[in-house]
Amino acid sequence: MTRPTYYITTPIYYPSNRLHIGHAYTTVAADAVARFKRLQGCDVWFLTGTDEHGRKIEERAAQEGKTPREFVDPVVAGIKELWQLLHIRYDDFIRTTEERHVRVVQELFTRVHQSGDIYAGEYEGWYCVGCETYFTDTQAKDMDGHCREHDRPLERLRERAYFFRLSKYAGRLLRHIEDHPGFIRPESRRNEVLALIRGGLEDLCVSRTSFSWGIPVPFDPQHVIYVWFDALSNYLSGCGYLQDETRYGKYWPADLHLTGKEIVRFHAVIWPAILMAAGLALPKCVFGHGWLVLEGGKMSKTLGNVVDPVVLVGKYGLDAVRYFLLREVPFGADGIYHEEALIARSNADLANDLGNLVHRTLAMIKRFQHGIVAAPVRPEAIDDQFREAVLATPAAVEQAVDGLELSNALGAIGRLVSASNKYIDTTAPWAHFRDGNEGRLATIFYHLCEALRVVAVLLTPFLVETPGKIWQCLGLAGHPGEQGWESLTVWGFTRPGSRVQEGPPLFPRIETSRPAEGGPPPKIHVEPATVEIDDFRRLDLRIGTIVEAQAMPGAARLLRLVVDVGAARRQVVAGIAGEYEPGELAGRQVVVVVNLKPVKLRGVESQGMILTAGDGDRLRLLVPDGPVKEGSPVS
RNA sequence: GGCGGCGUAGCUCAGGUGGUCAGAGCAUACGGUUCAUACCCGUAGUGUCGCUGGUUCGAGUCCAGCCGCCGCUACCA
Repeated sequence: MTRPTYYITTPIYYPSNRLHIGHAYTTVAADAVARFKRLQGCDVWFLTGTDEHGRKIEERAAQEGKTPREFVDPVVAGIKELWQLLHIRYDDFIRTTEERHVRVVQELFTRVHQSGDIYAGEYEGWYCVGCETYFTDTQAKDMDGHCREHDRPLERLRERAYFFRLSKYAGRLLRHIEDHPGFIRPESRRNEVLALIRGGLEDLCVSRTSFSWGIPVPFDPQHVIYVWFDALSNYLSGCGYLQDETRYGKYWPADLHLTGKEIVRFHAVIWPAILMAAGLALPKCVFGHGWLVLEGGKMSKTLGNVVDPVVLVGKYGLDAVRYFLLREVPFGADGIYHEEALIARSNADLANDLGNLVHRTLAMIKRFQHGIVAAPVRPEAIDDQFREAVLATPAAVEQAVDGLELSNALGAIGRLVSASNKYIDTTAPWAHFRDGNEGRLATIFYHLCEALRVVAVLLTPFLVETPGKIWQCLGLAGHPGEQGWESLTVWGFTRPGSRVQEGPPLFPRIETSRPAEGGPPPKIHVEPATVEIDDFRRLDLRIGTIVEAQAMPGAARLLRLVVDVGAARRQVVAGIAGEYEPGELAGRQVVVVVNLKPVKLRGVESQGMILTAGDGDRLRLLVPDGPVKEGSPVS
């Protein structure tokens, strides 16, 4: 009999920065699902990895005077360490720079090219050599065919590039999504994708010549294969495609691509279209989960309010963090992260309910029964009821996990924990101890041990340390993760006569020393993103004097300013119309970023940026404290 | 500005297709218990279900408008 297989993936992460709690969220969730499927006896392949090519890596490496490879290796090592810290049990870790992956990408690209769905096209537009960018016809017209920044005429350039016939697959894609309601989940994401496709798909440019850190197009090595083919196909190379046909045959198509909601469209539109073009089977499900949002704003690398999972684990312990991630937010929806909530969850669910349940049970067995679990005798109605609650729990958890409602899965386990606490209260073992009713005591504690046994096994996909501890406390042999699903469906695994072992509390309460009521919430511990002084020096900030200010027709928030910055006059479009009248601005000095790449705003070129400070309500110009000569540098 | 979503107890949120849908957990108060990590068990709540109209015998649940948030996007460079 062959076991069912289950192939689950996370996105591959871009190693240009350290990973934050958001990445951990996706990966911990995938790990939990993978562990659950293993518990159910599935033959699981859990893949994660890193997406290492592209311009950004190339630039970051250059900044540090390294080759891309030299830059990326230590970052990837750090990512692997993080997964180790979080006990992520992946089966394979794919790096897009690996030979096995390069081969797959080139083969896939060639194959789709040969079938005619990749064609050499031309990207044509007005090009400025200085900017290294193309401008559209209308942009070029607005600029009078001349780049102000570099003071040179735009050139009509054509560049060869390869395009993927994405448009051709719109119909098939639509049909597939309609015929397979579970293909994109949750449903809100599915609807978004449907709307996107119905809005029309354009062919996709799948090669670049503007950077070289990537996989060369095999039949045209001047070109580098762009991220779509490069990154998404890791799901194939990571399960043996073109290298281990047995493994590939076993696991592909993937059962679940777990992704953040922001990249669902790539996984649900581009990726399936590529697979169709290559004649390969489509994954069964793409699930886009929501985000963990920081209280008061989005987690953002540039804001530096990134929560470092390493710090959290050090402070609260791995299981508390994993529990919080999986329990706090309904998977699929966005959730707000704050450390207070983590503490509250840990104290209420883990310390008070679960930890205390284990502790009080063991203490009583030790005190009332010399630490020995005795054989039950004549269960009463209350015991039967409790037994049924215990045996019903695995199915509830299974149903939740199958629907990827991980929070509900933990909720179901939590309900069993509560039921156990209540069972203790209603059966009142201490009373039977006083009465010397040993049969009753034996029955009650046997039932409790069975409940804890089931809880321990059911927790193994979610928590990594606690289940083993409970197991040990119960005096059971082996590890709960090895018990198999069948062990959950039968009553009576606990052997009468086994000796329990009392240990320290599973989850000590986290004491918060915050003022009684209405105090400020504890500070979120964030690791500020630091920059080098050189990063700052890359900005050319100058003092300028506004010589002209005009409202812009049709643009409520924008003003067109002409600013004297010493060497020249700059036209700057600034979003301050709601705060300042054009008339009050002439003659005022401001701080201007003069080496900012020019950009068209509402058809008008902006050649810099005026610095302002805003608290959300008001926006004020940053001005020098006294007159300064135009063009003076700001440092 | 456009598109999408949301606004339900102090907090976080559940509430297919309109009629026990006014709920859960946490927090709070009170009671119980004493095996236990000041824990557990029970009870009690409070809510104009954002506002205003409308459809209906009847609307958190449908429609319109408004207000306020959020996301994406656009004119935040």
